[in-house]
Amino acid sequence: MKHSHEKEREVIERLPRDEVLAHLGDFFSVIGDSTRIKILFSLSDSELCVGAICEILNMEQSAISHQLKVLKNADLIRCRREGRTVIYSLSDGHVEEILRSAYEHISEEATKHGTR
Amino acid sequence: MKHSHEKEREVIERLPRDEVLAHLGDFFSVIGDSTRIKILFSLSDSELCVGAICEILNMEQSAISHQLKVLKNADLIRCRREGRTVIYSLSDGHVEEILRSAYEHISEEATKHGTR
DNA sequence: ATAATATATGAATAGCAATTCAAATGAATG
DNA sequence: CATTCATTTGAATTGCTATTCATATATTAT
Repeated sequence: MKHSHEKEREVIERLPRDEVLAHLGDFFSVIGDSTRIKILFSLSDSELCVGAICEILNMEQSAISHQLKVLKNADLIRCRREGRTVIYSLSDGHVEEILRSAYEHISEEATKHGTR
Repeated sequence: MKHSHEKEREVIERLPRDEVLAHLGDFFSVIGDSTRIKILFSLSDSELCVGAICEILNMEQSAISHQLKVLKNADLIRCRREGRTVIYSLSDGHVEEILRSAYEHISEEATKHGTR
């Protein structure tokens, strides 16, 4: 008798709106890149200018600049100009919180599987 | 006088190990896809067989199966076979927690920017 | 105004990843 | 055991995205 589709309909109804899910996907894909993750962790330590970030990540300035733009468009970081340098910082504590939360998740997984 | 590189060195030292950062990036990129997000949210409601997920997302079975594999490889979901159907469920509460946390983040951003 | 420093931008390339298509596997059923 | 149902798999395709290269903009100093 195949199945009733009732359960499916209920699940669909409880699902967040497509727009929200898309936003969520965007958000995670922005932080789902090792370069950007490094930038975020670096900034969680202290605000930094572009040049400093390049040194820390050991990457070309252009690449960093492009990724900073992605992070900025996602409102995860902000910047202010100071003379000819531009200083970036995290835009709020929420991002850090999510990073830490996932960081713990990863660590737990690691210890569980002995991947240490 | 350029700058001292001291700050940079300190930041580098405090950074989690590359391996951990890579793991984190992987983790977020896995959930940084709207299809997989939908699957995860659906499963947070109740365990589901593949066919049901296809109906809920209105996508081809093969595509779903491929994505389920990705989620499984990342240990975000697990499955058990029951007759000829395979039933998927979230592997632990941690994932849900991170999803909810980000969900709130997104919601706050939305209200802040009036994007509602 | 010119040069030097710091950052941003646009176009091109190259690598990856999501979906589709076709076929394979696994389990139940006549 | 042949058939049907549920799911998986591999290969091909197509679209996306990170990085590079070259160039542009902005700020300060000479």
